[in-house]
Amino acid sequence: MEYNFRTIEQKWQQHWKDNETYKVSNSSSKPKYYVLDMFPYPSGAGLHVGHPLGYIASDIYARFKRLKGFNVLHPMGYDSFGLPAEQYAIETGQHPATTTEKNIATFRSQLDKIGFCYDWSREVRTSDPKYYKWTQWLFLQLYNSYFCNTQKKARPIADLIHKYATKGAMPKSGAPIPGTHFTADEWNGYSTAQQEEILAKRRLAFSAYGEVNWCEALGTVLANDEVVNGVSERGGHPVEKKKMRQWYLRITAYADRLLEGLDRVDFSDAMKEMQKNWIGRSEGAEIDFAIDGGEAPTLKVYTTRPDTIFGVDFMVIAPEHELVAQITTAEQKEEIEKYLTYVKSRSERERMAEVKQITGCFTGAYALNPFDGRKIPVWIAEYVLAGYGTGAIMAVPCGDQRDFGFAQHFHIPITNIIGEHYNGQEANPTKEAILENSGFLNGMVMKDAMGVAIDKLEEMGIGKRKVNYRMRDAGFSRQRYWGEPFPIVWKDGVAYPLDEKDLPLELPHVDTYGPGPEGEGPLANITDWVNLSDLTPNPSPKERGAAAQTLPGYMNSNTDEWRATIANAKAHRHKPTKEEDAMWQAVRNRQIKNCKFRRQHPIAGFIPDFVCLEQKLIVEVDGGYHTTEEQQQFDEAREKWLAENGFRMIRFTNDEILGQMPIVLQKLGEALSFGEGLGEVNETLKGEERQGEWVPRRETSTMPGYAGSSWYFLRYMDPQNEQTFCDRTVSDYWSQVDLYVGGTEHAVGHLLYSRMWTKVLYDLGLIGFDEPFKKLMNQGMIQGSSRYVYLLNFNKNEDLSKELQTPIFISEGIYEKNKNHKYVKGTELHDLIKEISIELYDEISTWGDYGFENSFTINRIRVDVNFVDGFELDIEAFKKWRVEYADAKFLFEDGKYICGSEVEKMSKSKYNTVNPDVLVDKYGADTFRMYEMFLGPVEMSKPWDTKGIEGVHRFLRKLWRLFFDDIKGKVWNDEKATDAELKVLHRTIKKIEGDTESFAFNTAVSAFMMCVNDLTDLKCNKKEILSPLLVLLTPYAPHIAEELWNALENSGSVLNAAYPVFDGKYLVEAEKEYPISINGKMRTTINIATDAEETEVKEIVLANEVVQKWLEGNAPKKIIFVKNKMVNVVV
RNA sequence: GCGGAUGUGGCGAAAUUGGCAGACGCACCAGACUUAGGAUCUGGCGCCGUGAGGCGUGUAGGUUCGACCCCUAUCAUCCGCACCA
Repeated sequence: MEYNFRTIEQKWQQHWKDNETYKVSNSSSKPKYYVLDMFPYPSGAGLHVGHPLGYIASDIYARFKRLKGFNVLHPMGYDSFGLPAEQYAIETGQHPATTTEKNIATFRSQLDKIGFCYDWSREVRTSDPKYYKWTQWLFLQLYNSYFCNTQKKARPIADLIHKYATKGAMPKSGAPIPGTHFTADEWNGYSTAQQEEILAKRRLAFSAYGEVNWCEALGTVLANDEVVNGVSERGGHPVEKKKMRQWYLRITAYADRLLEGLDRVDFSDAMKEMQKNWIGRSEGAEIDFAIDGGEAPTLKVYTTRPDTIFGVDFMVIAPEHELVAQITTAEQKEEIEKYLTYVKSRSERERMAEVKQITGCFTGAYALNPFDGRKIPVWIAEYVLAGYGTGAIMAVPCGDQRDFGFAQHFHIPITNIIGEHYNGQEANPTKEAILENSGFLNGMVMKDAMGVAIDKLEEMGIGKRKVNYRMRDAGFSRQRYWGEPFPIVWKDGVAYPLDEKDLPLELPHVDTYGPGPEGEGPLANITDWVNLSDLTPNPSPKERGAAAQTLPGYMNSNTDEWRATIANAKAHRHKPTKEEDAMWQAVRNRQIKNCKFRRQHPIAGFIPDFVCLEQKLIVEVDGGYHTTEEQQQFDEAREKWLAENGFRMIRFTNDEILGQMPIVLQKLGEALSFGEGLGEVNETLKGEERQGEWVPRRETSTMPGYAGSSWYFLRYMDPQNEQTFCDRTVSDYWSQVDLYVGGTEHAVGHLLYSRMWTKVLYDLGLIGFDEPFKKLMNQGMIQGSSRYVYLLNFNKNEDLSKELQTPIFISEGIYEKNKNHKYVKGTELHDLIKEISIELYDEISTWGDYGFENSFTINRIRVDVNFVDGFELDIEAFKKWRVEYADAKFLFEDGKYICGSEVEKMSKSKYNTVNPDVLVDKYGADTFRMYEMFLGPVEMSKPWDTKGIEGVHRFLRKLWRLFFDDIKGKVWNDEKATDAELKVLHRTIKKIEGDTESFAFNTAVSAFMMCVNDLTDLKCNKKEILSPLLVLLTPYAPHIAEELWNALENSGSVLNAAYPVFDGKYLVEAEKEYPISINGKMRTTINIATDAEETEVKEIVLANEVVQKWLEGNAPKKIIFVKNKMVNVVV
């Protein structure tokens, strides 16, 4: 009877399915254990051998815990919303829902083959309305909550509103700041829009107008962690900064708690470190420096080193800093403007690529050192970021390398405050130096001086302690289709949440996936869905355009003329400037009835930046395009024509747009027939006064990929609940995820977001724990091991006759020996060619070794690893794969074609992926599972190598033969086990249990092999030994274990068997083979009774002839005896 | 530059508290069985050396009776962050 893994595995997989063996109950007398895998994004490429590594590890652990008597929750699902499906839809026209469904089916069948113990009745899909109903609901919880700075936790926004309405928001001391502080009466007098504007500053999910990472190619904004080196993480498209209205999660409010929580979870140091770096907490001080000359306000800087204040030689502020214009002196104005132009011209990517370049410009202004009155020049420079701290720094060149470089570059004198610690060659950021040249801080050690300096600054009222974070609030909206729609309706410029009973807000079906107008997502194209039907619909474009219908050169002109005009105008459209974008952002969302702004809409061949046809109002933003005389004449002609035809024009400068948007909106509003401003601050509107003028509109962006994954571990607990996202009693039972397994790539994205959501839910009392994952295990990446063939190219190829142009591939060894040669003649290669073509050899022999560069080159071509056995190429398979090489000739070494190799990321495009299905078909799931574990420690990255899988397969067959012989059939028996056999068993129990518990699955597999080898040697086929061994094996190789368990006539499933209990008595030995070292070097071993005492052992050791030989008749200097370990004789 | 991790045979790796370095497996070599072998079994397998023996865990030191393991310095590779004041 042979080990027929195909039949066995199929049989048991079906059996487990039919019997719902892996179904888990939410109530049990057993202790609970929650093992979770990071759920996959179902990509079209399917699984490769790298994906299941973590799943196998967690599956083993889940099964192990089950055998050890736990009620184990081990679910699986799909993170099925996301960009790739949508990109694919754009390319192929297939609906994301369709491709996602298909991909999930592929994943599922691949997963099923490996024999995982998931409870599939709990499957979740983030793109399922039944699931995202609760994602939307949770978003509303975030929207309806704020972070209370006193209690350091989330609370309902209603509490805050109540406080504002009854007590207002007044400062504890000092004068109230307009815009920040208000009384209850003032609050109650505010319009909804005004109140909302204030509340948006506190909500945990809020919308704001700010700088975002805009990716033109993807047509969406991205979160900071989705941007890598200035390009998008997915696809590698350029990313630029853009001002847009976006939704955000206030994750910064949780910065400290996210840091603190790391102390209470079992994550790797690397993982914790990554999160800490991302949060980037730093402690320091904000210091106000007066500007020399008086009028200007103070310059606020942030520093972590207030102790170095006497070493400040200059100030640097960000080019975007609001004070730049104000403090720049007349004589420096030109220089500064030149520099600002330069800065603006540089893309994010250029800045990143040229970090080392030192640039900057002096403003002409001086700040004053508050302690010694020293005049400090104020510079602007790119290296100071507007978004961090106060956007201004005090530069201490003797202590900071960047400041040092800057000072050197611009020849700014450097003050030394740290004596000999500063060598004049480079900065020294020490905190240990004793301060000099530092006024009242002289003689103090720097780290002690920090506190003293801050105290003094606080006392003087010009500084205070301040903690800063590098982390920003997380962008939460995407201009995409395939994501959760926001349960939000915009009305009168105010975001209104949907009622809970209206959830889920389902994603409407679309047929095209192109972006909506002007940076909006595809949803904006579905007007039926976007504009709410029970309210006045927006006029159609035709109606809106009616006002312009009678214009000469417009729609009433004859068709051909109109078309030509339009074509000409369209051809001259320009890429909008940053300012125009900002303007557009400001007007486009104002769905003002009978007043819609169009952008670069042609009118009689002119292209105004913006036009409202209904009101015949043109808005021009000065982009600086009209510089030539010709253009100016054109402008004049245009204005004349427009004026004659009843158009009015209003112009804004770029500076107005960027710096004074409220004023712009005010002016714009006045220019419209309403005669009022469009709003007060930014784009917040006087909603109530405008009531009826605005069309309610759904939010058209969708939530990002991490929305659904931030809470999925909770839904698994209670997946079918239609009343709530997860019943509190259920989440109290399952509580935290005990073991979370996944890759490191989610270190700062998903893991931070889900930790934050968990904390919010905890604060709101919806769950009972505030860290989602108790222990995190990161599986290593399985890299691909790519294979190459070497194609020989003769530069004189065209001179060769056709039949001599056959492609020639040379084996790796030949390549290595010849790759550095330029000329074939005289090389080993030359001689080898004789073997495959005497004609070619003769031809080459006629070539001189002069007259042309390089008579040959060698191309490396990737070859599919599946055609390579180790390093040896399967020539026939290769020829079939690349038909253009069907006639190719091969130069062998030792009769084989050996490929070159390189370790790199596993990916389809590199032809180095290995599909688990192939291996499962060939060796079976059990072999595959054990081999993946046997490769090495799970958390380590390693290249995949299929070769070794044979060894594991042989092991399973050898195990099988302990039960059944190919010829004799059944060989297992009911005989009584011997001590030696019991010793093997219990040694194995101990090892397997310990290794499994500590995730050392690779050594556990070794232990199984040793055990089977030993039992084979002992000719042990006894059920007494084999039965417990099968239980040990179940987590690793569940199919064969179940089959043999049943073959042994055991009752029930091995999955429900009791885990064997280790008994140390079987391992007790009377004698031990002691290693005997001479001077620490092992020379021999001696069998000595384990209970022998030191004196006795010493006697035995000294009597040993090997020891005698090494002693050469001398007495030993010393004898070290460690009981049950070793003996060391020092000579 | 900062932070984290890893360096051990031809290869993947093991060594649980400082105590026999290389378990287990791959590859390879020799042999047995066989019509055959990409099946199975037996033996060998760190390097140098015929041998005794010497050397050996990235490199250089140190602590120790004894170091892959602890300490110091240094090099290399991988991962993460990167003008964060």
